[in-house]
Amino acid sequence: MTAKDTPKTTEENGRRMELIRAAAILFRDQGYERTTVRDLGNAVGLQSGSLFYHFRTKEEILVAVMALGITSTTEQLAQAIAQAADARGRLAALFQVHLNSLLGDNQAALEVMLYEWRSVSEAAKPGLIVLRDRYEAIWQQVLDEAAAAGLVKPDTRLLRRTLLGSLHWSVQWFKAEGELSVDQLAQRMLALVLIDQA
Amino acid sequence: MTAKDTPKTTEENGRRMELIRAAAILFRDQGYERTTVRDLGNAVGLQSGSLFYHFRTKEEILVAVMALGITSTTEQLAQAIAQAADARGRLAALFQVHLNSLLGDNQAALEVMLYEWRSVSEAAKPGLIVLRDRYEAIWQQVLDEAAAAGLVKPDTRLLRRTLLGSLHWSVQWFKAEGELSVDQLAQRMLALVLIDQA
DNA sequence: GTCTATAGGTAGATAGAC
DNA sequence: GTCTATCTACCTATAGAC
Repeated sequence: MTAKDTPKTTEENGRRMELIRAAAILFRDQGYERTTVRDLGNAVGLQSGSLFYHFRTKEEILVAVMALGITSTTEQLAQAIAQAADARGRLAALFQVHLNSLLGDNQAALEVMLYEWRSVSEAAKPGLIVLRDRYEAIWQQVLDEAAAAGLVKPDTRLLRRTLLGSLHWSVQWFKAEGELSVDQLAQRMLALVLIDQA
Repeated sequence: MTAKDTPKTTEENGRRMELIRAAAILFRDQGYERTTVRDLGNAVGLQSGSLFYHFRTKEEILVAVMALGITSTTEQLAQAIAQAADARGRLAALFQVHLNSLLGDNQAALEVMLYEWRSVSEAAKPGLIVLRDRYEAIWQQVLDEAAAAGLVKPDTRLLRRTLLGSLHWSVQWFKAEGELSVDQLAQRMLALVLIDQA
């Protein structure tokens, strides 16, 4: 047991966080099942056996990656929304934050959350679902407000689902070297969903 | 070697096709890596060793599943489009066919194509990409026509990508037992993308 | 905390009988 | 075509030294 008992997603344990970040990249690139504990050890300069001092199982690493991905995105979104001036600005923040989290240089973790769900044991799912629901609740709130302001169509529950699908899928085709920046992509995706004003 | 040399996606080899269909369901439910050749054998009443009479490797089965998913969806789409009366009808067919293929009782194969891409070897990817591009080319054509008719916004390349993402994501939340049928969902998704006529 | 060594299990694929 | 038997390889996780 180290200094503290609460292994939050924050700093405190540098080694642990280093491992989570390395795992995020490996899981995204190779998939969870194809990534061995030896791969994970190599990535941080440890022998495979040493990993099990920090995590009880390989799956615990996966869950930690996912939790990091969704919570850090949620935090960024909450912050961006708090700073936005109006409904339109809050709507734009949905796209801007989500895409930067997904496509930016910081996060492979969110992508793992999207594509490795099947590898999560039933026991670990509820905890992650709570985090995901919290994130989607923010989306719902902002979309409802935008619909009330006449910015988007009123079918906001389906809208939320289709938009999240659109954004998630962007990892499959977006190229960082392409002509479009992440922020530009966010703007154009926003434009597609806005109701044209007469 | 059996009767014919051309192992097309069509009938001809009943056993082979039976295996592909069973594999599609297992790969979708458990993931490709977690599905063992013993699982596959069980599903069709064969010992694991016997599979390798029909397929050289496990990956060959994965590729066959994906090829079936995308080609059969493409065929259905082409047919629906040929029968549609106008641009609006062809636009509706995109949603209707894709969702039925993805969520209907016939196909787990298309879902495997979407979620197991990382497990495909580099050698096998080009052949599948050709099939995927053929499908997306039809989409592009129909969307361009719809944009010209003023039905949807003119940013059709991005529109194609966002719509496909929206549709793909539906497998994550759509429940067959829910209040919404697949065809109703297709209609409401179409409504979200249509430009409101004054 | 990290190492070495390895237990214990299962994976994909092959060989040869039938 | 399918079976049985099995090879070889590699996996996650543990034990005990340092």
